[in-house]
Amino acid sequence: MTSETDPRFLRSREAILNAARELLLESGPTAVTHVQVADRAGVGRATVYRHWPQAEPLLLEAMATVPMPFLDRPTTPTREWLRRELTAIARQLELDDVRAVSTTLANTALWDENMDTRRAQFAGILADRLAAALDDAEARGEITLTLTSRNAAAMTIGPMYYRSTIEHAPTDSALIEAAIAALGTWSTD
Amino acid sequence: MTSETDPRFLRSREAILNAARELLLESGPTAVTHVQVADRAGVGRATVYRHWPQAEPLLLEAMATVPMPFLDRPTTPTREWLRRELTAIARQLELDDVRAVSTTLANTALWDENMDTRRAQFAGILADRLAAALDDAEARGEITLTLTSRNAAAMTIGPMYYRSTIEHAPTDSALIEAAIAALGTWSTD
DNA sequence: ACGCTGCGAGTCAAGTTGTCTCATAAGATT
DNA sequence: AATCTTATGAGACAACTTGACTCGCAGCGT
Repeated sequence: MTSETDPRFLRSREAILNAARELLLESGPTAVTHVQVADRAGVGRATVYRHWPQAEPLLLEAMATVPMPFLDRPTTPTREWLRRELTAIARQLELDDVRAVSTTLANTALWDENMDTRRAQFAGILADRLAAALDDAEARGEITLTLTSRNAAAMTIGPMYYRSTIEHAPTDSALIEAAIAALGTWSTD
Repeated sequence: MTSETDPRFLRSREAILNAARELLLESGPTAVTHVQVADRAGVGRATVYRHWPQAEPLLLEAMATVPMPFLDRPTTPTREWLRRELTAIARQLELDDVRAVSTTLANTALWDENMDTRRAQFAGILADRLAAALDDAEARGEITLTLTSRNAAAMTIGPMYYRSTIEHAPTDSALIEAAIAALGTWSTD
């Protein structure tokens, strides 16, 4: 029986990850220490060290357990799809855990290489998917882009992200509509 | 002689603040501890405790020593002013220390009340100034706003902030132009 | 029932934290 | 120049934290 299938091992692992995530959400990344995680998880301190000798990879994995907003596979009309997806992201950004994970990512990525890799991955997925969807939409004649499609993620998600993390207020639909309109000229106005 | 005018007191204070700021920029907010600050400042550990018994208010003051991007008093034509100001902010957001301070602010504000107050202040100033400038511009007939002026900060600074902190790339002028255009219909197109 | 292995509890040295004391010297006051 | 004031550095100190290790136990697959 290898470690990875031992139910005791998996049970501890889950308890530790849950405790780490809860601590992150309640008290921030600095609260994710071996002692606090062990207490919260109802697990021996040595067990936490056995699973994650370093606290930082644990934080990274705990953050990965929080469902982050992504863009679903595009459907047509693209404008409706975009409106739906951006609204979903706006709603997600109002959740404490999503805010906690994204600001922790943006912050710690400045000094931690692994966090930076995760940040780049996250940013890349959003930018890629949106760019691809918009390029397709343009090819289909749904929109004439004013911006290069690589600017689309910043233009649409940026305002909502700023609203959520800096202004700490919900995004209204007018902001979403303005962002969508800013991408280019939609054919079916 | 009161403490606040004693040159020895002021010298220590400055050395401590500088050391704290350097540590924040080089290694993140968790590096701002009494010991590390004392070492870096060339000051006794007890002195740091005397000036700031808690590490967090020290971090807060150290962050305040970093010049953050703000909007200058508006001039006409408003569109030119806005272009100039947003370009300046975009350039500021490429500086490591501005990124460090803003992401640290956004992150720690979620769990620290003093940080949250500072965040709200910062967000408020930007939103207020921009809203006032745009309301004036609309009154003068320079623009017909599509968005409420309270959405303007998120719409313009948001994309640059996202570009800088999540995508970790410089803002190009096309993004700034698109954001400006998204605010409404400018009369002198 | 047996053997394996992850676990909790506990021990330990090394390091950290926050507090306090004291001699010193920088700076104000005359 | 002499004197008083007070911030400082060095260091002592107890309480606590960190990371590594040991060992008996019990959950689990065979």
